Amino acid sequence: MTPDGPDPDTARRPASARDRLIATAARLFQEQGYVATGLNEILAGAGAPKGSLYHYFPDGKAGLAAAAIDAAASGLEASLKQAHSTAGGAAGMVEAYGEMLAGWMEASHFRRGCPVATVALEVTPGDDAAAQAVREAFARWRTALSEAISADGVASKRADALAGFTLAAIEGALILARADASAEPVRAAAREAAALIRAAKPQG
Amino acid sequence: MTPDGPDPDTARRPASARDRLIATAARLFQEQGYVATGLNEILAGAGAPKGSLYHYFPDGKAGLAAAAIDAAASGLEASLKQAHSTAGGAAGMVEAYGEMLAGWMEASHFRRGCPVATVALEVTPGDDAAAQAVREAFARWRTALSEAISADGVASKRADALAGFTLAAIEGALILARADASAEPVRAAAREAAALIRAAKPQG
Amino acid sequence: MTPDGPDPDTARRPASARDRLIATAARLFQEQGYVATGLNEILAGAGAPKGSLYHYFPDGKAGLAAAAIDAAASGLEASLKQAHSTAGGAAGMVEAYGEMLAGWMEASHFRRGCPVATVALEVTPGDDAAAQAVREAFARWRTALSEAISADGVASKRADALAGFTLAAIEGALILARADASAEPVRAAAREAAALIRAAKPQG
Amino acid sequence: MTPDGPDPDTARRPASARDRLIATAARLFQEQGYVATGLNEILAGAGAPKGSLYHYFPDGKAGLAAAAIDAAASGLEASLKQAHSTAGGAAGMVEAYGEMLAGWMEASHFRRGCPVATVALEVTPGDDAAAQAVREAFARWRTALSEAISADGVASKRADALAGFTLAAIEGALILARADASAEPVRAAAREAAALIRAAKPQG
DNA sequence: ACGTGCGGGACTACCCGTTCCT
DNA sequence: AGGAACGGGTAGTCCCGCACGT
Repeated sequence: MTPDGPDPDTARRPASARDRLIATAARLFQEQGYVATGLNEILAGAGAPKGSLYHYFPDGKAGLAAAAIDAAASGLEASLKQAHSTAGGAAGMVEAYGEMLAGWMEASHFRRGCPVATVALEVTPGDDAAAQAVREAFARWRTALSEAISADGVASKRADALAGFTLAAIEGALILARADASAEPVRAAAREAAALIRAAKPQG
Repeated sequence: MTPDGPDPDTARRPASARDRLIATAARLFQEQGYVATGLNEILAGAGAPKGSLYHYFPDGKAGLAAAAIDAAASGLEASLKQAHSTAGGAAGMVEAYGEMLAGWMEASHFRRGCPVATVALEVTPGDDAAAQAVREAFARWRTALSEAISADGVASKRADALAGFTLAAIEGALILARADASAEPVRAAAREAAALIRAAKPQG
Repeated sequence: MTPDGPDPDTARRPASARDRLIATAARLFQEQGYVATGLNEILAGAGAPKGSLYHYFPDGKAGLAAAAIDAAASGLEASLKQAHSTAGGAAGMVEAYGEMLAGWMEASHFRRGCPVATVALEVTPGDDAAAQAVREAFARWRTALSEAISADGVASKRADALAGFTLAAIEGALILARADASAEPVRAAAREAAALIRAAKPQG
Repeated sequence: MTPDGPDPDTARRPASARDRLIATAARLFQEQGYVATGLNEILAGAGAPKGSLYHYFPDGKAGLAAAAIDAAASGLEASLKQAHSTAGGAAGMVEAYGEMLAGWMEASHFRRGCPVATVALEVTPGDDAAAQAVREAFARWRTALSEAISADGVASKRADALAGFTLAAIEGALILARADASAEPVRAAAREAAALIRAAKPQG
């Protein structure tokens, strides 16, 4: 939802051209959306020549977007799992995660939201690699959330419903946060979702 | 979130050129996003010449988008209030509303989401009329939800928090629904939010 | 070449809408050229409604340009004749005139050149009212110069040649002055032309 | 002032796309002016694809104009120097040059004037690459004229003044020639300027 | 006579994502 | 991997009617 990794503009050289392209694309998609981000802009930001793009991503912009989304999904999934082990439970994980996202939004002055949501809204569903990557990203997050909630003892069906709801609430909150230039919706959404998860946990 | 009104392509003539432009823009923004929707496409869909657009919307695309968002916000706000009076309570209202949105998504084969969310993600916050319209649309919906929940006897502070959370969950669910080509996330989000509202209502 | 009259922006109201349109058009043509000056810009500068333009100038932009050129030609011709009577001879007149033009260019920070020259270069010769007005403006100036030189006792054929040469030199100097942001070419051209006229005058 | 080279429409293929763009732009600027000449028109005239323009001239129209002006300035400077060596003196050079320009104007039916003068009048001084190219073109011509006059034995200060005056007279004459559809002003201006140069030459 | 709202397209400079050839 | 070339697209603005109220 708000992955960063090392800023590709500051620490540019170490990573490969391919990785720099992915990181730059993800960042620009967050800030401006998928369609509004030009290939030239990505190329310039990554310091890569034009031919490289079609060498690494023969499917062009959609292929690069798919890779960027995959990378973002992996990063966020890892953050989620780390938050789980740190917090020791699904509810705490969601709270920690919301706090992290809220901090990221504030750090970017509410310019960087979820790189997946933008692509999701700007691409006609089902048509290309990017749309598929969007589906997979959401599915991975939902699964990760669901497993964490299940691990708390919640029945798997209920856990999955709560996971979907939590994901929706956070994604929606990121949009509201961007529009209002305030991280409050994200923190509030995480808090409410966490409360719901706690309430679903079998007592004792 | 998913407003329709009469399809501007089938019943074109009755409405004024201005209204046709707004309706067509809202529809195309829902389907393709803000940036991906070209002015020429809107013009063609509305059957209007280019001169009309800049006559009615001197600020160009941003002005048209602001008007489209305002119209969508008004439409949805009205639907919300109607659902409130029909359902007789905030929780029922949210459920009815979610059902309505879910139906709209299915009817459009999951192509039309919320016209406000796309603009929200594709426009740099604060830069133009469209961004402001986005803020206002979200604020109006949140207020309408909040007032309905308050009317159920929930303390206004808690009602406002629930309104924001409900709004976030529904917006997020619309994104997931679009990505997965399934209305289930929308129905589930409305159900969960309604349950939360019911739980917040003072007993007796 | 660099006519002004009262600035149409400062003393706007007294003149009629027609006169304000002419004055504004002349000024903008000087600064930006004929094609680059939009009708809307002229209308806005003159504070006139759109319908007025086609009421007063049924031929549209070309008709307005013709009127603006006529007005400028008249103004400059009058300045020339006044300079003649003040200076008491053709050479002195040219010098005084050059000094006036140089002062105007400096006052406008070298943005306002000859409103006729721009139209002359931007309009296909012979096609419309504006082109004709350009011819007439140059003819009037040449005649005025020629008569003044004749009055000094120079044979009319030689006077006419000197008039044409003087006109060319001043018009060219205005272009160089604009390009170099310096009034020196205008002063130099007037000086050289005046010397030539003095040399042509029969001694005694 | 009236450069030609091979007509880009008749002998199109040999030159590179970049050169064809420059030649076509210069020709169209001469005929219609800078602003009135559209990029599409240049592209069509040069037989170049649209993308090429911004490939060769990243600064767009202004960059192309600057290149066209540079090329025209070089061509004219070369013509001037050739006329100098042929005529054997500055005065003869100016006469030969004027005759050449007059012939060019007649050949083009008085449609093609100086490509530099149009840009000079239509561009706000100092704002972009084109304005700078205009300044340089005038400076190069003035220098070439000045050096030729100096070579005749005229003191350098006087030579420079005469060069500027000659340049102004010829530029102005090209405007008058275009407006009146007559090459006479050009021939007359060259004759008068040449006479002035001869008179400045030290006797013996 | 004079002004206005509304429309009507063509055109502008500019930039896009992509592909071909080296 | 690289960079030149490609052509269709962008938002925006142009100058100009036509029909309607003064």
